[in-house]
Amino acid sequence: MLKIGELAELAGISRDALRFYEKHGLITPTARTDSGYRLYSKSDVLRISFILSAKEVGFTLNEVHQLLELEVTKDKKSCQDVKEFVDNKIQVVNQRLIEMKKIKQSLKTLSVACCGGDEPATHCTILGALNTHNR
Amino acid sequence: MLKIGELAELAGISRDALRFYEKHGLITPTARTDSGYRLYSKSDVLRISFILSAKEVGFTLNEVHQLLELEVTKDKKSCQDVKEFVDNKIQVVNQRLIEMKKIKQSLKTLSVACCGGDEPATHCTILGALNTHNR
DNA sequence: CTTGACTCTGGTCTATACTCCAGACTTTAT
DNA sequence: ATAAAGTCTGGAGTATAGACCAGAGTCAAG
Repeated sequence: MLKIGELAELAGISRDALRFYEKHGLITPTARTDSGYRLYSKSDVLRISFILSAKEVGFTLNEVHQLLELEVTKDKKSCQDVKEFVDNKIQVVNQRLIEMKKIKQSLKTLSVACCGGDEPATHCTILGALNTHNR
Repeated sequence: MLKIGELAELAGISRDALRFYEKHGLITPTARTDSGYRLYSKSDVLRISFILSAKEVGFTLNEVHQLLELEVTKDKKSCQDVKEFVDNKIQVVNQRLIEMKKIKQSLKTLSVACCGGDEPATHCTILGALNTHNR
């Protein structure tokens, strides 16, 4: 079991952030010491890592919270509910993937092709590069 | 030329957001009417669309601002500067692409495989699904 | 057994990215 | 010609995601 400082270091975030996530219901330490110190288990580590991943790709803590609460039990109702929410998130992710690839391509053009390459200088801004690849 | 309300509608954002972007130096309307109304041109539309894309994939307005200011002239100094900044951004984007694909996979598992599929119910949470594909 | 590092709760403060007025002017439609 | 809709500037307010601080308790080492 890890104390808050140890988990914070492991995850690369601050203790305050961990307490903040807890306050907002994203994670609860598996246990506490008699003196009240938070103790985090292996699965807490996994949970934090998911939270950070989801955050990184643009979900708000609120959305991450909703994702963490999702649970498909075998009845149809739960499945339908989850499907709706999740399919929507997948669309969002797909859209972001597309945007991301476009921007990455533009960045590459800017970094490589424009540096002494034979691209006309008018293309050597991010908008120019973007434009180039949109056509 | 578009008035602010028209561009706002086209871009799917608010007029206030447009004025906010302007205040922070991300965009300046190509012209103003005699009475002071903002007028946006075609290239302003492109610029806004870039701003929104970049925002969507996780850049802050400040970073977007920096991206928009980038310009490779043909001398080596400018190229080196840009290369450094941009290559760093490319790494960030690559990392996000990876995280995004992982999460997308988990979402899909949750939406499809767990809905009446034969996955054990323990996998039918986002963390379970994530776990499944990490192994 | 005390000193330094760590943790607790509760509270205030900050940056980012807007949103929402207010009061005045402009444009458009009838 | 007048009302409704749109725009202007300036300023206040809001949500998100923490950072930072105070005062008190806890733990580990010398």
